[in-house]
Amino acid sequence: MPELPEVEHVARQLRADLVGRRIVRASVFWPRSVSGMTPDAFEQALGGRLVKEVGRRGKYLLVTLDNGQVLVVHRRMSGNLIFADAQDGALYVRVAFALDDGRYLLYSDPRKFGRLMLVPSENLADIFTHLGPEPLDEAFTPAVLAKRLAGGKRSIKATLLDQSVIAGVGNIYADEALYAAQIHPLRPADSLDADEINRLHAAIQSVLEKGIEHGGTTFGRYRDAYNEAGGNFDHLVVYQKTGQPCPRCGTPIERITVAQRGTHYCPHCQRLPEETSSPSPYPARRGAAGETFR
DNA sequence: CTATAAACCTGCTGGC
DNA sequence: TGCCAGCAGGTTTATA
Repeated sequence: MPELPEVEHVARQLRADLVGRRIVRASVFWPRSVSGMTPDAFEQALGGRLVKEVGRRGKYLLVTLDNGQVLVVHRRMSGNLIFADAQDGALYVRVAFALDDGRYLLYSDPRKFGRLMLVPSENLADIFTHLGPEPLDEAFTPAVLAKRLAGGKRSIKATLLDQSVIAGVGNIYADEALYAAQIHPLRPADSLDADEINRLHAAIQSVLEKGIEHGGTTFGRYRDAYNEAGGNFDHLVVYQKTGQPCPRCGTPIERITVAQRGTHYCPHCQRLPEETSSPSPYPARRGAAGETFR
């Protein structure tokens, strides 16, 4: 479920509302939601801890505690962290944290794929060795992206989903970024020219920033810390929009499978070299999508 | 390296 | 209405 924007949105909410709170008690209801230690040890280690700060790395949420330990949360496909007034204040609660103000922070996860772990802050770097750069950092420049894509034989879509190439991009924002940059998802990563890499770099940052701005993308079960859906779905152009007209040219959005993932794109605006000359029955409709032109 | 499939899990949707 | 196939925001591991 959550990609970088969804994790970042919740991280900001927790930074404002969880920092300074004390975890009175932790309760694990699904043992496999905790990794790296027994549920008992996890509950013992968290009980009584004060929350010092909240951060994010890629799709990982980081809650730093007053004993130098960091609660690391990866929500995978269906996990949510939700404030509630009761321990059973949400469905599918796998772990509950009772807070010192009477509320609960609930880890809800219907599919049980997500994982919580407790890591000493000095060991944090060790568990993130597989992660590539943060796409919204200033250090992430077009040159960095170019270097990361160089020599890559895989499709650009599969490459963007690889967390060791860029941290935090998932299926929604990969499709949206490739659409915005007008690059076909099956293009080999090392076949992009400098202009395409520049466009892709700008597109990645822009779709992620827009996602954060709108509180993340909800088309299924993603909810933020206050159990609210994100508003970004209405701002998506291709993801889960199969059959709907491309706002740029009117061609219906198509869905294919790339790297075992549903992949959405405009066959007219995002073409493979072999089909650059194939005509589209849909005439360009400049200005049709709210673009300004005179 | 790359590519593919399977595994981990449950729920929802669409077609018949 | 009911059942079944297919699909879902992710990652890891095994196999070719």
